[in-house]
Amino acid sequence: MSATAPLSRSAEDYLKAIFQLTERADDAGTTEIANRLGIAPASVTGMVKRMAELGLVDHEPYRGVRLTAPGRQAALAVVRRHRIIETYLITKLAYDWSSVHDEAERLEHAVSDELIERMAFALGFPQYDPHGAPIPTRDGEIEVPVYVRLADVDTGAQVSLRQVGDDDSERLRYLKSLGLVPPVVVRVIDKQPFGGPITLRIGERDTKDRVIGSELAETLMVEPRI
Amino acid sequence: MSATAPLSRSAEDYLKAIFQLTERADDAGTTEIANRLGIAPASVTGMVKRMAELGLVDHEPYRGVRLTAPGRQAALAVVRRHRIIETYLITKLAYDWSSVHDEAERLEHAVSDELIERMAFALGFPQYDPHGAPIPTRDGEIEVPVYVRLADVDTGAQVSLRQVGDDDSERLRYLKSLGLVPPVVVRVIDKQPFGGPITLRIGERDTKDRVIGSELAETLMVEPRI
DNA sequence: CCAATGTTTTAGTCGAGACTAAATTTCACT
DNA sequence: AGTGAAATTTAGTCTCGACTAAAACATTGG
Repeated sequence: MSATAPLSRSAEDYLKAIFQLTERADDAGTTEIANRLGIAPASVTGMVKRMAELGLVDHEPYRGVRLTAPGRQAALAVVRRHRIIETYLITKLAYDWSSVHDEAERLEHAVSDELIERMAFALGFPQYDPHGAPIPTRDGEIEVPVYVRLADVDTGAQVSLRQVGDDDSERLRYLKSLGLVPPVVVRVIDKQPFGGPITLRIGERDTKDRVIGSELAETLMVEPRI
Repeated sequence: MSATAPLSRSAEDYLKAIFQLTERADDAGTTEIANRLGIAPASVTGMVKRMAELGLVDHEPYRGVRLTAPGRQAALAVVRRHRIIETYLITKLAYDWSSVHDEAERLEHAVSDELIERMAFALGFPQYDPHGAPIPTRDGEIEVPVYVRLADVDTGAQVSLRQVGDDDSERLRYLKSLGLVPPVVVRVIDKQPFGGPITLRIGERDTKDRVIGSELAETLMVEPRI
């Protein structure tokens, strides 16, 4: 039942999107999925139906979509491929971390398991990709570390930047220009209330403190320094 | 006119097939193309029509198909991608030369030009892939060396093996087991007439001469030793 | 408890790219 | 020149995965 026909590229994209949407929420709405994939909501309903036939998702009409166990496994395989590829391109082929996403997005549907394992081997079986995202293991385990948003850290605290989103190359370029690359250690120097900007210091003798908006700070996941 | 929409995977496969079929013959028949791609001849007619619309091929109904200049350029780009990928997988990821073909076949449609150039750079811009096939340059030049078939070499001659087909992994495994890997130098010890077997000696003190069938010898391209 | 609003599904369509069966063209040979 | 075989094209169908427009459902406010 599980050694089944290979999934289409589209189905893999759906799986990944649903996986990511249900990481926080309970289930994913069709419109959410549609937005993430850049297609019309009505198209999602049709595909979700086919995928429910295949036992990859549970679909409660009008209520939401969630992954079944096999669906989750398949999704994790795609996520693994994506993150191994990103790591490989950055460390072995000198890609910039702001530009790998699109390349990985295409390659993740074309590579074999063998190639992924060879890349993983060449990298020493990394557990995190360069954006700090955890890489699922070959047999579908993923360890989700508990981080906090930089926006929620108290003034004065020292934290280590652990994870940033990989999908917005503009933002990644900006972060890099500020030196905000995992696992950099920063201290929160100042925090203005009501969604105001946050002032950061990298190291202790940072000549020019960094000021970032709270919207950005909500997407930066950090770990408190003991 | 030339900075056109990206081609579909299928169209790229057609281009490559037509390119390879017209390397020797003048034009390619629809049945030939169909056989190479594993599809029905009738399906080829339809696709060829669409590609003629796009200016990629010339199609003389009932007579044959050949590439236009833009079609040839696009085909060479696909061939370049394929051969760079094969070379990369073998030299950087320890793939066996008998098993890379399928992987490259899928990847060639998914990689960006940037990735190909990064791979080529990492490899030192190779001119030949590990099967001895010439790699087209970035701007679509391909240098086709003149080799002769091992089957056509006179008894006693010493030749260097230059190129073998990359698409039959069984045959590649067999060739490797015989030590027949480019650019190995062999001497033709004996040649039976009427398509009989050919006896080869590798080096001068080969303890056990190799005997191969003439069908295989027709696919091995060699260069006479001066 | 009902109306407004937003979300989701249904219904019908489309293009790409494959298929089969039948019709057409070419070619080689008598 | 005519005929038969092989190659090719036409005609019609299918599936996948998208689309739009319209109908159905869910939810929230009054």
